[in-house]
Amino acid sequence: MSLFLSSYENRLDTKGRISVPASFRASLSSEQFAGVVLYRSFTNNCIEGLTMSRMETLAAATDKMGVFDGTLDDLSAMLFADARPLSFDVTGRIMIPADLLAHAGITDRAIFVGRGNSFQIWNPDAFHRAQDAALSRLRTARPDFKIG
Amino acid sequence: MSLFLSSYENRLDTKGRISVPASFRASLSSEQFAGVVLYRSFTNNCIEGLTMSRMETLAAATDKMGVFDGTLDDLSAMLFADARPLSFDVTGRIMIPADLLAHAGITDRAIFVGRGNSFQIWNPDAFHRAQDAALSRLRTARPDFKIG
DNA sequence: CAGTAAATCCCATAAAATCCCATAGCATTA
DNA sequence: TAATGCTATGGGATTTTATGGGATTTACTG
Repeated sequence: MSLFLSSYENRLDTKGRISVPASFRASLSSEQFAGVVLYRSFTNNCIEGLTMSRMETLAAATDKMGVFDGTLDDLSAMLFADARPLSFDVTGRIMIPADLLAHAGITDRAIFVGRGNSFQIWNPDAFHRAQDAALSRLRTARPDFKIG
Repeated sequence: MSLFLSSYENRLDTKGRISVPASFRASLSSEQFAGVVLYRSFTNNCIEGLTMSRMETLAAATDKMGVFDGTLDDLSAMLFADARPLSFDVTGRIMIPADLLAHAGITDRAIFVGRGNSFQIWNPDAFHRAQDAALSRLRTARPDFKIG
């Protein structure tokens, strides 16, 4: 699977549909399931997005863990119960369920944010605030951090 | 992958396209993805350039870390969200997105600067100023630079 | 079952990105 | 010197993309 990179701000139309960025769809082109899996982020006011095959990888990973691990149990319970498979229409749009939109505070615009092997969907303003905060945390924690 | 070396100043045409130096393209010829990944430098007013395979290495590294690792979260948030995969056209040009150009103060000309395993894209004048400044810092500091 | 709301299919369109071809300059070679 | 090939650049033509909206189908509700 190719990576989810960059950020794309798109609009929700009057019917609540929104285009998944073409480059994200390209990252999904080899998938069996023509669509994405969304769930509410545990850590942010945003929506997490995965491919179906990655969802299956996660299921396999939780199987490997202990049956009596309480935290993990909570985690996978949340994840699988909350996950929504959404298939694309002909033009590559999805309809994001209302409770996910509410969780992320999205009304008329949303930004799709690449995260490598996954992606997120944010209210654009909230995302930019979170990015700014992340940058200052990084500068404080590791003033000389380098990539690669 | 062979190294990115030397500097090349090229023009942006009216459509915003610019040729990636042929020698840089040669350094990328063994890559799966025929193009580059650009993002805004965290430390300078310039654009950083990487290969896609380097991005994939980073994505694999983030997978190995815990889901709730804060610092890593910030770092990958910054990088994956900002990274733009740009593929070459037939003649080896790319279109640099407007926000990256703005970050680097590039309008009609840009200089591609080799950095070994990566490269940078600068406004030519800004680059030459930064080079001069770097040179005088080196003359003052005389850092102890060892090979191997 | 009927009536209503919601979802999906289908087509249209403007802007943007990409493809394709052409050319000028330079360097190398016969 | 003429021929060749590659590089950077220019611009017209085509395709893709995001978005809008009417029409049809599906799902829910009382």
